[in-house]
Amino acid sequence: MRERKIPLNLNCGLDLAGEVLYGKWKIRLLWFINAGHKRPSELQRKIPDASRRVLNVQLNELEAHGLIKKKIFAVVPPKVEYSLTSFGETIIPVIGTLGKWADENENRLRDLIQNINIKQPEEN
Amino acid sequence: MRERKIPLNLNCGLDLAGEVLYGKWKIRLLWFINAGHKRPSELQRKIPDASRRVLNVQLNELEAHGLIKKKIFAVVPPKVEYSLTSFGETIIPVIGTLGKWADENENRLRDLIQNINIKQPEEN
DNA sequence: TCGCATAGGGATAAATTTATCCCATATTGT
DNA sequence: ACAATATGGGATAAATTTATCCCTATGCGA
Repeated sequence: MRERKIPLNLNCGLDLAGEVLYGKWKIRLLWFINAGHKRPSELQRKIPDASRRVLNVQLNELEAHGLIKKKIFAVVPPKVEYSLTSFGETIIPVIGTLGKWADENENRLRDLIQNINIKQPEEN
Repeated sequence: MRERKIPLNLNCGLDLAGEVLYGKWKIRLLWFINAGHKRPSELQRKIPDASRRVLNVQLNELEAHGLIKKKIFAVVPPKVEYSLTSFGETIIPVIGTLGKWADENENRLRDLIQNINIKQPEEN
């Protein structure tokens, strides 16, 4: 990884959580791996908006952070399977909670995000 | 806000959640506001690693996304108080879950993050 | 023999996010 | 007079993250 010019802030727990979960696709990757989509090509199909490259990068980071592990099969064409480590499994309920919140508020969120700069939301 | 060149991905709930929660300090801001630290200067003292500027920017975004509201008192020196909207309150348990996870795994996380590129963690 | 599937990663450009610096307001205390 | 307090935001630089492009490898099927 690149030499970091600005040191990470790792003061409180939330900093640490941020460090392993930030990344445009990481949460989704964990979620899908947990749901049984183990191969890179499957994940790519599940997340078509991400390029192959970024998924690799983020999978590598998740692996380096000990949330997922990688099994390489010595076959051709190549076959790789990711799975959660036992540590990685502990984060799944957290993601579940977040997803549940997002789903329950999907319409509202979509509205707020889309209408920024068009109108101020009523306070409440 | 700046014109965005690459459109946001807002397919699933998690994308939406990401859109309002991403930002280096947003989660902490929500947490502290909920804990009763309402004034910008208080928040700044609570999060000394962030510059005043960024906190303002992120507070503005949280407000635009309808998670917090701002009350300005017409006094000098200026006084401002933020508080959660009722919608903002609904995200607090989610942050709580994340924080709890992070605290429970603090040592492990700290270890993993610090030792990247020094050794590969044992699988498990 | 070409094309496809599968996986991985270097190099570099572009986009986005953060950081830094600076200025403004108006009152109270030194 | 001058510093400090409190809040806010413009302008611009720097850092970081994503996106793009391209190249590698090896069998299988058309």
